[in-house]
Amino acid sequence: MADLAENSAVRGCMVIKPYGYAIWEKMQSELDKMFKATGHQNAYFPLFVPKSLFEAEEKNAEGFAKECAVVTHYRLKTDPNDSTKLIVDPDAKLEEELVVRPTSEAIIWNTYKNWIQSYRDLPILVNQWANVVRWEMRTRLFLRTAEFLWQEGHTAHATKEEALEETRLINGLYADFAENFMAIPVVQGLKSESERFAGAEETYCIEALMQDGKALQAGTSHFLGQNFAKAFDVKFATQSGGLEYVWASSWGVSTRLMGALIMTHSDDNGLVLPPNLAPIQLVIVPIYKGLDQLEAISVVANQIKEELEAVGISVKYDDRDNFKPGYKFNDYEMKGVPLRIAIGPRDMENKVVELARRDTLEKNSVPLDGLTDHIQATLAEMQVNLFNKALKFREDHITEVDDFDEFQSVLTNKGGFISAHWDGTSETEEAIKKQTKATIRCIPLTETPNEGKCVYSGKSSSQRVFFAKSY
RNA sequence: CGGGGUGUAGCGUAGCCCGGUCAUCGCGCCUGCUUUGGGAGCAGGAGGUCGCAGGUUCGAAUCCUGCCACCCCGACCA
Repeated sequence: MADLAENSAVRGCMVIKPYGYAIWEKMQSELDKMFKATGHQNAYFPLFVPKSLFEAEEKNAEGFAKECAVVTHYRLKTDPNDSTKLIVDPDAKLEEELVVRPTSEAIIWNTYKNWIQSYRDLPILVNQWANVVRWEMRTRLFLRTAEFLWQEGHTAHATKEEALEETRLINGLYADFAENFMAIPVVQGLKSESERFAGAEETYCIEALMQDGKALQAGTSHFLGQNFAKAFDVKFATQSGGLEYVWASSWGVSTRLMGALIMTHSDDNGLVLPPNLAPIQLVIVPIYKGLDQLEAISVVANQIKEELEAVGISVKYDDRDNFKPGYKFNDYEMKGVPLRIAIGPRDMENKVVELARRDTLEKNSVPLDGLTDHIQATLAEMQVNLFNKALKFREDHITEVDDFDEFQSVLTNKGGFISAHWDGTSETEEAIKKQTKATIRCIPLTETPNEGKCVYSGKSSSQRVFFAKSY
């Protein structure tokens, strides 16, 4: 973790270090590819949202009001009582306060109003990479910071069906990304009404399970209905000559995914990175006595490096003389580098290298001949292995429960997702939350309807939902 | 905003009750030599407004008052 980010001098905000940011960049670039492949484009909207615009969609405003940073002044001046200090100039008060975006629906829909007149202007499929600010009471690195980086997609459609389809498409895309790129298994589902995004008709989500048994919302995709179109008066002329409100979706994933990555794969030796996300996929550590030996090893090491880089593997050759091999081994393990090659005199003689895997911590002697193929195959295998390992943990931590005492005991003793019947009311949901701190993480899409009795109220229920304690 | 706690070198800390060669130790950093197959050893060295501001005292890291910051537990949340 210390290699990735640290708390900053600013309350609740974090500094993402170069090594951590390199991982974020990999995630960005892959997601960006996926968005573009599904017809989306990037754009950028302002950081500041005039308060009146922010107010326009009531539910959205209400939902975020408690955590908004607000700009009220636009100038500082020297303190007349202390020339070394600056004070906010009371004469520079803004006519209208500016809200630092906690999310951009308001400013974007205010803009879309001008972009949309006809059905021919639709759909609008726009994404932005940005920072947002949510002034949380308590923050935690990567999981809940006052400022965080994310992407937010905001789409406009002519029909409800199309907007819904978009919402589901993106949720599926997020699940695909989490599982196949980050090796994090996720449950796709729908949020209950109380957990739904403020201003949404329906919120789809992907929920991941961390190693401590707590759930983490890893991404959300919202069907916004016509709420924002009505709030910002965005209508379009239909093909048949009518005038209708636009249908909308919005969706996002954030640097919280970095938190998910860390808490899904890490072990006692530090980070474990899936090969797809590792800034360094393989490190080469020379083992030598004297600089002559180092030189001879370096020839081989650099040759290996070149060959691997030629097939797109990122390699670091660490020939620093001021650290011993043991130190380097541990250092790269903590950093989560997937593969490590050690080359010493013995290996040189036998034309082999020692190859160590971060996921299993296995070490093997591998011949130089055919090394590149072997490494490519190993990296691919590790990517799958990490996913399967996390999937097994997740599957082992989904417990079907039909009795509230058992519900409580599973929650305290085992953790994970509890699959239980729920009567569908927010009263029951709230009561369970109060007593157990567990919330409905989602109504899984995969769950087939089956009749049962609510684990809490005993009233009839048509399907199981997933409860868990969450971050 | 409620309840608890902590501020001493880049990081982690001892000292505080009981004021006076007390600014301690470890990691890290710098120099040199020896090392290098799992976090190196020895020798030398640099680095501190003891959170900030007052007060008590001959004398304050230590006692008193005020302030600030951070952490943990709650309420809130991607």
